[in-house]
Amino acid sequence: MSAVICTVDVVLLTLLGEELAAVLLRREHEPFQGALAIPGGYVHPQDDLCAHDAAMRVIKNKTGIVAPYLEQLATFSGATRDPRGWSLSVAHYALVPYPLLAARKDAAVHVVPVSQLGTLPFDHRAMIDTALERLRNKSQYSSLPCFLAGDTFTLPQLQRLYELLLGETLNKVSFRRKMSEMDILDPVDGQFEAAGAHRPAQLYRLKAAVRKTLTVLERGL
Amino acid sequence: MSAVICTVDVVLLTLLGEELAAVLLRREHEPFQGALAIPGGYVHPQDDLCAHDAAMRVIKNKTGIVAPYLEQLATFSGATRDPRGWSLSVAHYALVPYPLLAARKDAAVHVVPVSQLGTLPFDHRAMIDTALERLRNKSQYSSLPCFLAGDTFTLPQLQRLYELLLGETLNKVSFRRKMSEMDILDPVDGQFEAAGAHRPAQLYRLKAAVRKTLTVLERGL
DNA sequence: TCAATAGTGTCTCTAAGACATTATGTT
DNA sequence: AACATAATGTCTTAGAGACACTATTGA
Repeated sequence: MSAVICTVDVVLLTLLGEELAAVLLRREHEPFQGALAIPGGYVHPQDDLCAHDAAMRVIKNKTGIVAPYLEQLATFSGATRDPRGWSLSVAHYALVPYPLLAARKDAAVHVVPVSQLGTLPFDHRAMIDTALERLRNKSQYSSLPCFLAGDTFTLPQLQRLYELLLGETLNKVSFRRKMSEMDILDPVDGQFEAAGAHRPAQLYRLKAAVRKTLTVLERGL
Repeated sequence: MSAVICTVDVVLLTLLGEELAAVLLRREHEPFQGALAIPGGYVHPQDDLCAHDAAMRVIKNKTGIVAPYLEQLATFSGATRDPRGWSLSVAHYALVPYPLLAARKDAAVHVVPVSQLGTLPFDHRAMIDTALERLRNKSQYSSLPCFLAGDTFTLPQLQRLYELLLGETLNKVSFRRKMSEMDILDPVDGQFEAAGAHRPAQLYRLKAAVRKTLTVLERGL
């Protein structure tokens, strides 16, 4: 019953261009001082009401943002994952639209495409892999990807986002049927252009009532 | 950064007759000495390789069995869940066929139908509720319920088990199509009777290759 | 007017469920 | 033989995907 090192870690994911990316920070302290790692820190029993609050605090302190979506992922523990001794980390994952991150981003914050992650300290790689698996799984039957989209977006953009996450192309008609079935989008008056010589797409935003909720489909996709 | 109380708890579920039941133990120590609670205990950094091992040890020590299915559920933490102070418990859930439990069961082990749970200490009720939700959810698209069935079982029995977990009746033809699709069952030579004046049902057992794995369906149910 | 993508109508095909029929045991 | 449930064949229906056609912009 000797002391256990209790920490939280956060896999902070965002959409960078056409790729999923994770937020990494350069570690200020040992172990692995100077290495890039995902945000994390000790649980502060005197400050944190629970591990979820600890994760929110870590995100806020290290990146300056309040993540629109934050969920517990899994707890990683063991004698060998941290050179300091037997440790336990409650891993979380958060989804953030990139503009939110860019607005607050200082030099210490690195946004690295998940396809280009180098070697990471601790079991951070396993945490990221688990987060990606969870995200991809939930993308099959929920509105989760919407938390990666910006404030407003078009249906073609949203479909490309789902396709990116699921790694397969989707049927346009079916995709729109499903979005309509979820009933989470409000059209925004005024159209969308930028894309050039073709019909502009309707802009949508998440309905206020579901801005903080996850909507789930009965039969997926 | 003061010390955090680190524990594991296990929601041990079994099928008691036609009902889901949880294993409760009478607590030997304070807090809540004498109350019925789910099995749990401190993480032992010197003995346990990780929290999963701690959960296996707790099950083994307190009930004498090795659970065929054990999975991490979620971590419950906070300042108020344990009167001793800020604590963190990695909750797991395990599925056990009742005969395995009955063979080892001593007087301290109580198997209580989930519909008849009284007030439980800590946040054990929330853990059980979370475990039930997870079990019901995974029953929609996986072979998870098979871990509650005995060594051998018939398809009508298995269907009744799925229906119990899902809380709805299932189409017999569809159910059998899905089981066949999962390709996890081996017929056992020799039939099944007991049920009386009608055609006996074929006995099945889980294929050896799948005895420790979870098989997942593409499109659920 | 052409090119390009958005948006929608409609047909096809697959899969789930309903129903019916056959199979096989006990009484 | 009667009955009860197992097991399976087959039809119906619902939903997903393919395809095509219309809409709307800039060049």
